[in-house]
Amino acid sequence: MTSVTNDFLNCFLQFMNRKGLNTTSQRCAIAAAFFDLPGHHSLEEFYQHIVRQDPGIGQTTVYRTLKLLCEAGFASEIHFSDGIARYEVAKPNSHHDHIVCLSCGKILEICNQRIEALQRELAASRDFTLSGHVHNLYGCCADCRNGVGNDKGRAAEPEDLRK
Amino acid sequence: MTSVTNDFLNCFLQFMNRKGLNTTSQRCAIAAAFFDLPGHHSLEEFYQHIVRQDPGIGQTTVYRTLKLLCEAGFASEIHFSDGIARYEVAKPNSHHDHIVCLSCGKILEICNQRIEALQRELAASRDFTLSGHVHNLYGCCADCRNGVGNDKGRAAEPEDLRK
DNA sequence: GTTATTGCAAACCTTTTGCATTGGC
DNA sequence: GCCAATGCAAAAGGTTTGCAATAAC
Repeated sequence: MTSVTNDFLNCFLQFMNRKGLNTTSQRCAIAAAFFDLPGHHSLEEFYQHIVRQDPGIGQTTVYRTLKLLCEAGFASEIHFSDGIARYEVAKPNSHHDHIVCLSCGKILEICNQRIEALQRELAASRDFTLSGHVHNLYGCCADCRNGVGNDKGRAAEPEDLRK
Repeated sequence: MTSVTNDFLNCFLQFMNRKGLNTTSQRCAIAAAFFDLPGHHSLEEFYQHIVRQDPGIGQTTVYRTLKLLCEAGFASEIHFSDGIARYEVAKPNSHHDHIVCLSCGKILEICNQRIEALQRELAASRDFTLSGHVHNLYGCCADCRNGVGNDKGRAAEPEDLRK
């Protein structure tokens, strides 16, 4: 476990204390795996990963703990175009923008201050108070375009977890 | 039916002819309703709207015709944060960007050439061939902020969209 | 001991498909 | 008449919930 994971985990423990929630071994294992696993994964993917090192755990608990992590502000639920919810670590200054390769499922993070500024402008011009945004670009990465891609078909299988 | 609807409908009839598909009364009724109904609606919403004026129609046919309209390039499937697919008329120069009010569900279209340009730049810098994008801003409209809103309670809970 | 949590199983909801019937051509 | 299209019903697949057993405190 990295020290960053450990820091996040401590914050989550504090959150549970503040809320009067029990700190169970399952919640700790799930949160640790969540913080330790980079990328954007579905409930099923997290469950498959966690159950490998902790076979007694239930999918429902993973589901509920991910929701809890969202509620605590440590996780964000994101939706790409396939309708499956994915979860990622909500870094304080992250902008949750992505480029998704529709051929191999690769997901890259993008961040552009000028776009952020234009978003704020647009929201202001419509008199909206902005609370969030989703910004995903879809296309084909260089590897897939050149036939180097691993044509797995989108939506990662369990093996993809460490991409 | 507006003349624009009629134009779209004719194009769709041509598409069906080209593809050798039968032009059935159901397909025409569904396509007409689709072109005539402004906004972004789910399968269920279209079905409810269409079945009102044509009670014999089946949800499956609405589903399949919407897919057909997508295939023909007349419709686009869009995903907001609640995981339900919505369909909208794919106008040739539309950019499919939206501002969504999380309180009343109001959806406004937005379009910004500078953001489009920045998207192309970003994709190029990652060596991606861009085929599409999703860009939605979430927040609270002026009406809802001032308590005038009609609190329909559409879509996502706050934690879905945390930024 | 009391109350929260777990995890199985089942419900739920949207999307998709199988198949016998209907209808366009 | 032939084959595509329809629509019922049910499957599929992800998400959510009820509840008895279990574990935290």
